[in-house]
Amino acid sequence: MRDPEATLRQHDLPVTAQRLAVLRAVSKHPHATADEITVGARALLGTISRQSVYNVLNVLTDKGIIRRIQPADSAALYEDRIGDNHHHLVCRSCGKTEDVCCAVGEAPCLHAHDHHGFKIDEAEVIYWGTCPACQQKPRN
Amino acid sequence: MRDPEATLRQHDLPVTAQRLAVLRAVSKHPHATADEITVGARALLGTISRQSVYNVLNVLTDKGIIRRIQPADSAALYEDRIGDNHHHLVCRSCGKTEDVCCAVGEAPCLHAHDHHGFKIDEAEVIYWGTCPACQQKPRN
DNA sequence: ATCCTGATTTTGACAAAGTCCAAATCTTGA
DNA sequence: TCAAGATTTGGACTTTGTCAAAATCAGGAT
Repeated sequence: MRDPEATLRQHDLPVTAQRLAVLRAVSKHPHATADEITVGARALLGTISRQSVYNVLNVLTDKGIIRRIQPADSAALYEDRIGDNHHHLVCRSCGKTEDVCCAVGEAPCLHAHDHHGFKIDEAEVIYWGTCPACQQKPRN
Repeated sequence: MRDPEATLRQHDLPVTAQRLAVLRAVSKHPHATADEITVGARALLGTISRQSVYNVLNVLTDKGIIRRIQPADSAALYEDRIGDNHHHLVCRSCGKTEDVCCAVGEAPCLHAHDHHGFKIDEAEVIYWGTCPACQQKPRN
């Protein structure tokens, strides 16, 4: 994120210390949970309430400034990187999450036909698998 | 589901009234939450504990008899229809969920390259949008 | 048909993630 | 600098799901 303060102003959001801290924490820790972001924001700000972190994350997500992804069996994760149509690779065993570029550029399967009368605005793809570290661990 | 009892036996699972009821409830209500399935199972069985519904859903999911999908902002949904590589279309506004066949048959983007050393076993696609009914409602 | 053993079910407590609400505080524009 | 409206805070609460121990049941052996 280039300039968090400018970003907030561009979206008509009052600039507060809490918003700046959360925004910087998200930038710094991609794929972090709300709890992890709280820790990151406190490191920058000293103190911030749990509720404020949620408030800010919700506002930023609504405005499209950050993106929320929500893999099964995990709390929501937030990331900075938006608008480039990338997807995610999640380890079933430990939850480790990586970015993946869409395998086929324009991504034909991401433009679903207008099924069932829905107006589609996004296609979310999650690849499930096992990360290198977990492949070596004994199976439970 | 053709024959719930046979299905259980095929997977070496003891046949219990609870399992049959949950399996039938899932069949009858595609994309239902655990709570909705509990209601459905009770309609068939009279009484079943909340925990048993979770136990059964977990066992059936582990065995691959049913599939769990977990859209953001919603409890997990369960469905009967497996093994045909279909995906889901979810309304952001009301949560209504529909099946969609994969837009491009073999689905090139579903076979991600072996990124980051992960061993990929499934690609999950969720199309987000607005359902016909919600398109007509006034925006909040 | 009955019994034994291990699996399943039940109950109730508990945990994680997030929301709701009202009071206090802060930002912004005038 | 001030007022008005937005944001932040703290605490209670909700939802979704898991854990653990005791009670019960299913299925194979007798």
